[in-house]
Amino acid sequence: VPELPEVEVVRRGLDAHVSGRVISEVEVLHPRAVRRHVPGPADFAARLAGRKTVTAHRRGKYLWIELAGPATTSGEYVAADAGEALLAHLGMSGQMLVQPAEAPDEKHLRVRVRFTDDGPELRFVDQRTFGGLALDDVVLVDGARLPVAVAHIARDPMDPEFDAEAVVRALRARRTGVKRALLDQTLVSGVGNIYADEALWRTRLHGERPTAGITRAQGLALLGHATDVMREALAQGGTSFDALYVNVNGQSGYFDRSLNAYGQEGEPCPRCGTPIVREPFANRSSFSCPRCQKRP
DNA sequence: CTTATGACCTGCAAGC
DNA sequence: TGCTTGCAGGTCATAA
Repeated sequence: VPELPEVEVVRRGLDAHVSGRVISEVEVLHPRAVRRHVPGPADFAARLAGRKTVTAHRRGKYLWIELAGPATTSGEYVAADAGEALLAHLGMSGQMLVQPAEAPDEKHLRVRVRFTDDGPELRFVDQRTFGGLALDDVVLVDGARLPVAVAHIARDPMDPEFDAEAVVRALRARRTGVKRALLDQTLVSGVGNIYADEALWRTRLHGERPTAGITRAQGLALLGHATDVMREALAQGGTSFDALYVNVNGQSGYFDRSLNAYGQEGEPCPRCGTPIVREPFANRSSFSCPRCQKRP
């Protein structure tokens, strides 16, 4: 469920259906799904059992559920100072599903989390296994509480402390194409291939335009459009072309109907009517209007 | 330090 | 019908 809006849809679902519950048992069905948890699958499962979930958070495309401190002998859950979190990244095909225990296992079910109540279980399903879960320490980074593995990820445009001016300054200091910069999660997070192409189309910029030649105004416009398009997508439940990208209830979003450039090869540009072209980009594809977005 | 490239996976659709 | 190729919304380690 990859880019920011889709991950945010999942975060909201987790907050609604998982927060405040106590984990009873964790089952790792595919070790690769917890490869980022260095001590291994057995440690991952053992240390999560008995922990209480607090709140679901997100930065860029990473999401995590903060955990209360371990229960004391009297059964109290104490908020830990530093704390730990159940960290998730969906990669290219990961799903977090809230399912009744009796629902049949999904073909690509990788991790199952059961709870002490009678409620539904949490399932991590991931066809391509680029995503994964980990139990990670939470630390303070630049005023934000983040899992260690997220410390290097820049603030995303939905973050109240996102500093667009600073991002544009950093962008202009780069020596690469503007699309590459937009996809660099250490510069600005949450933007992926779809919303990069959509933001570039709205700004009338070709992705290969050198960052050094981008004016401050163009940079701010680009970030503004990236923010707008992701907000609009979120309001429609995210973008999905197929059943691979769904919310915790397995439902797809509708933003694919609103795409102007991404995946629209051969379709007329909604602005000028020129057919949208597809070009190879970093083992993937870029979509743009050859008339509105002149190649440098 | 920055930047570019391939590796990591499975499954689907299109072309022969 | 089968086979091959290309493609998919991401990130990371490594090399230059």
